[in-house]
Amino acid sequence: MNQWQIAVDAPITKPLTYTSEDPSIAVGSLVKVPLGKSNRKVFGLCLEKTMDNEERLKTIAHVYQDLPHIPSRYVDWLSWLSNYYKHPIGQVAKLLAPPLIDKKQGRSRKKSPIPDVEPESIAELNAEQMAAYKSISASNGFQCHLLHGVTGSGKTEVYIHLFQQALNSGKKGLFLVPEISLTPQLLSRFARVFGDQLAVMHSQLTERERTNQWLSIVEGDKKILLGARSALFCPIPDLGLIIVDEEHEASYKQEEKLKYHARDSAIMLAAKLEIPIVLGSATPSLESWQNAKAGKYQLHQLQLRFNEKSLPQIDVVDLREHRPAGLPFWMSQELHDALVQNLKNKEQSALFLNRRGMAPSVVCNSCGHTEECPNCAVALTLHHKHHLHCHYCDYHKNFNETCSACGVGEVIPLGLGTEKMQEDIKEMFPEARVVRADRDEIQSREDMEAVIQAVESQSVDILIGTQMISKGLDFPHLSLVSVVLADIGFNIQDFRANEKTYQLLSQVAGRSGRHNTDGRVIIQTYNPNHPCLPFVIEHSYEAFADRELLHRKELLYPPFSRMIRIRNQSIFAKKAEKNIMDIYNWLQKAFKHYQIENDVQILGPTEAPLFKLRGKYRYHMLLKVKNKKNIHSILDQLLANDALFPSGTKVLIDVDPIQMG
DNA sequence: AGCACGCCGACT
DNA sequence: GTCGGCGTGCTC
Repeated sequence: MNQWQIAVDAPITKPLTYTSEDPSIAVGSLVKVPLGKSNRKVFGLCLEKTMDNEERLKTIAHVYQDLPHIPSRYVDWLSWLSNYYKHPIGQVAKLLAPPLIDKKQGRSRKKSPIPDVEPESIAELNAEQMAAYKSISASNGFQCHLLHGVTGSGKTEVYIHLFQQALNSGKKGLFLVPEISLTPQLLSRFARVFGDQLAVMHSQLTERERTNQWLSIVEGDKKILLGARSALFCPIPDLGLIIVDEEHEASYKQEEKLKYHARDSAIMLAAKLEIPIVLGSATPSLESWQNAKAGKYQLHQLQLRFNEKSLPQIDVVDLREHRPAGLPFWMSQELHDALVQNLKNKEQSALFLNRRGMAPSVVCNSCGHTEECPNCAVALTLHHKHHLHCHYCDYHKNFNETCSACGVGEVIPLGLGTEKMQEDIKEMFPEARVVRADRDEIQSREDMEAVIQAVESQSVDILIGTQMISKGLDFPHLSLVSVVLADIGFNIQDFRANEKTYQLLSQVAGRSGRHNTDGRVIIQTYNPNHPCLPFVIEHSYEAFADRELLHRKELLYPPFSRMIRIRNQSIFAKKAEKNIMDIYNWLQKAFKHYQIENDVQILGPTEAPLFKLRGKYRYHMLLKVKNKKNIHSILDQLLANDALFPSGTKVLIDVDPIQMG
């Protein structure tokens, strides 16, 4: 009797055993199997054939004959993902299948998500790019490359040449980008170069479109897949090259379900496939930088801006010394003058503020009461003059100017958001054409496209925006960029705070003066002595990274240790608190038992930074792992211990966490 | 995640 | 007596 280990789509850690005499079944087959007392049919993936003669096994109900087998190296990789990130194997397996696996393959040729553009030949590389290209393309087998190139140095050109080389040798390519930088600009660039060999995968596609793209790269004639992190799960046959652009981006980490890091998982996949992988960034993650310094990754540098423009001039303005004379509190004389100048010269300016809305909080001027969300322990944000909104759940209510707590005081909006900034700007420069790009204004890819189009066609003078405008965008006439309140970024308080601040500031700065005009950047802050600023001003990533790595080493933070975050939540704070203590005590015993007390340090447990979110109370602890030995097996034992997972509380394990909230 | 089992309250 | 509430537990 043939037995198969099947990863089934259910929250089960281990595979289940089924039997089948179907000769077409092999490792990597996509199947349906009966599960539970009702024998409902669920998705499954064949992991391996086993020989033990178990009795009373159920039989595989269906084999998807029309779909190809998942390559066995992808099956190995999936087992690694499940074990490393502690996620049920069948639910990882499902990610490798096309989303509409049960729908008839009506490959509708309606409208392709790939734009129809004029073909374009590949641009020539400059000497620096050519050197990087040559040394990367010389590697064979698994090798991880770090391409460190300043903003505007033309990393994309190098990528394109590398993909072209992969195509020439009959291989396919995978290009991962952060969701936010999968802009229409990038997409049409790749469409022009690779024509009908290009497939695309991102979250804005419908399931039908994603299925079509999946089929076209997995069993069709497409050769290059451009996509956000989920594209990593397309089992591409003959994959010969993976490139991860903006590898430092936090959005490569999925924060729910399978909490994988797409960059790290891509490296593991490349290792299993024995192919090269390229990580690209102007501000590499310290993990990758350290690996390059240690010789684990090959480092390639692009230090010139492609069109030989110099990097923009960066000025820091101390807002504490700024006493507005008819200017809003957030606008310094320097910024004002620079904006006036730019308007006069008909050049474009961008104002960056990482906060949307009219005011981040509202406070009573009599009793000091702050309007808070009833579901989350956060202040409500004011939008549109009279709307209070929670940025963490969908709670909202009307803004009442009389305090609801004391009944007499007047409720005052406090602080600055993009909406208020736009209002102030309109008042100061009524003739200026202003556009705002934040999540309130930009709901879809089309909206973003419209903004880009407006800026490109120079029908905008001042662009105001959040994160959204901080990366990827390339506007020739943008010559002034301001980080209006850099302090908002300074307030992050996990060990990556400096890294994130440096990255954000230099990304934003990189938007300025990319083409014809000299760029200028004005960083406004109440903390001009912030340790990151000198490095940002000097554009000296390496000096910043080396200093920061020294700190990380002293305190044994990643990349000199691994972190594992254990978080739980319950509608009852007491329940969650007891549960996290139980887990803590259990872990301490386990570490003693395995004699690794000195290899793992437990930080906490404490209330999570967002103690109450969507009506649930949250606690967490951080394991700082100096030596990985035994840690995964201890986590497996923890997960198997039912007493630590009482009803009414939910426990989550996050391996290599990025977000600590 | 489903889905059944099971053990208490309000109905014919 | 039995219909159905949703807490608990298992899935080859």
